[in-house]
Amino acid sequence: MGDNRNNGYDSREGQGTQERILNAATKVFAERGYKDATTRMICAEANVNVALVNYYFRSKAELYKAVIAKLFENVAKPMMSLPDAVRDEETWREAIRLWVRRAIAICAATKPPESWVARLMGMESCVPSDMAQDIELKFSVPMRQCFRRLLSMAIDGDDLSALNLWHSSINAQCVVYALAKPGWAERFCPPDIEREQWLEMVAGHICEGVFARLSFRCMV
Amino acid sequence: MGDNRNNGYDSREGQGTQERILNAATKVFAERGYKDATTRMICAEANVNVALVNYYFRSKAELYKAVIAKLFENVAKPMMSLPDAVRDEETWREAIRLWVRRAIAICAATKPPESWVARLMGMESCVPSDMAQDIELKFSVPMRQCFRRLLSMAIDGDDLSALNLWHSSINAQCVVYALAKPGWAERFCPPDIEREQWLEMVAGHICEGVFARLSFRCMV
DNA sequence: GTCTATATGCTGATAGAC
DNA sequence: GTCTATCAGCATATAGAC
Repeated sequence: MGDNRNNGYDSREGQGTQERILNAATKVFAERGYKDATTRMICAEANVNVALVNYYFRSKAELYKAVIAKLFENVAKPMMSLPDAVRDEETWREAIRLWVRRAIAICAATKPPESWVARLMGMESCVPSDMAQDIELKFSVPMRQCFRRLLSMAIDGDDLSALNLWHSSINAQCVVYALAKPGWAERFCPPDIEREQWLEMVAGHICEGVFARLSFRCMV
Repeated sequence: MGDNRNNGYDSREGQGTQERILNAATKVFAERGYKDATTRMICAEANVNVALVNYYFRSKAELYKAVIAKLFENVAKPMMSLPDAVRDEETWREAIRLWVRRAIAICAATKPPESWVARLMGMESCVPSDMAQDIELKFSVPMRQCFRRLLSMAIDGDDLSALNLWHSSINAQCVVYALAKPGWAERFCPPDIEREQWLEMVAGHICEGVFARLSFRCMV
């Protein structure tokens, strides 16, 4: 441990065959999308015979589901507890800041495995595979509910319109980095500013827009 | 004329064979994406023999380019003249409002041909085809430059960071409707509000955020 | 111009030897 | 568990009859 692995997503060395296929599949699916990725590419990446995908996983579709399940497990969870830390205006603002920063960090990630999460999420949103509903239920819905809870602390829960307008607005400004492949960040980051710093400025700009018009009401 | 055609995009009746193929291709490419659309689907939609695609257009790729060229020509142009009408704070705000409203109307369109434009633009952004650069140059770049001009009237052109932050923020909130296929609008539109009205509220929310922090400086 | 028939290549999946 | 060989299906594209 401690070497330059992809957080346990190495697809070449060590590990059992099944795990090597899973890791290779994660990489290839994220790079090419479910439909465009082929079992042959995955097996080449894993250095494994083509017949073994169907031996270890029932089919290409099952392999894809396994990839999603493993990948999303460890990436999104740290965000889920953010609303619990809120007590007052100051801690609410901090939670919003952390959420936006983390969402952008994932969606605009350039290194695995976060970049794979972003890419898979983006492609499932734009060009859904047959497994889109699975993913929606396991990953997207819980994340949205969690963020809505955070917003509800500043917006009357009965005002569904205001809640949804803010939810949509903030969400859009974050996930657009995962949706637009050639790099939304690269398109707008000024040449004299480094990428990480730019993303920090974007998060700041989003939060300023929120804090200018919303403030903590009560915990929910 | 005057009947329920798709603004001249009928792929079944009248017209020459070449035009019928082009119109059918527009529909099928927009619904399935470049890669997933097949010449067989297009020919079935156009009621035409499979060999005729390669007779009239050199290849599937050339057909796609022809589709893009025709489609984007009439949809985006009305927006390009908006900055010319600006004279003062009031007209600048009106231009911003019109731009945002029109951008959302196109990106969140449910009826052809606007919905096809949105879908093709969204897919080219998220899962670019080999022709993405063509489209970028012919359509995206001019649109972005035009909107930047509008923003420059309220932000010092030397403050590239502020310009880009606002550009990215507003753009993201509009194009997300074209990028997220299952319907960003459907996800956030409250059940007691009709879709068109909701999109109007979204545009209003975006503009409020802008006008709260930006105002007209000078024409450029 | 329009058709049928076909060439060529890639896909996911599997049967059966080892 | 791992391999080779192969199947059936669909893709784009084209040759050649009419």
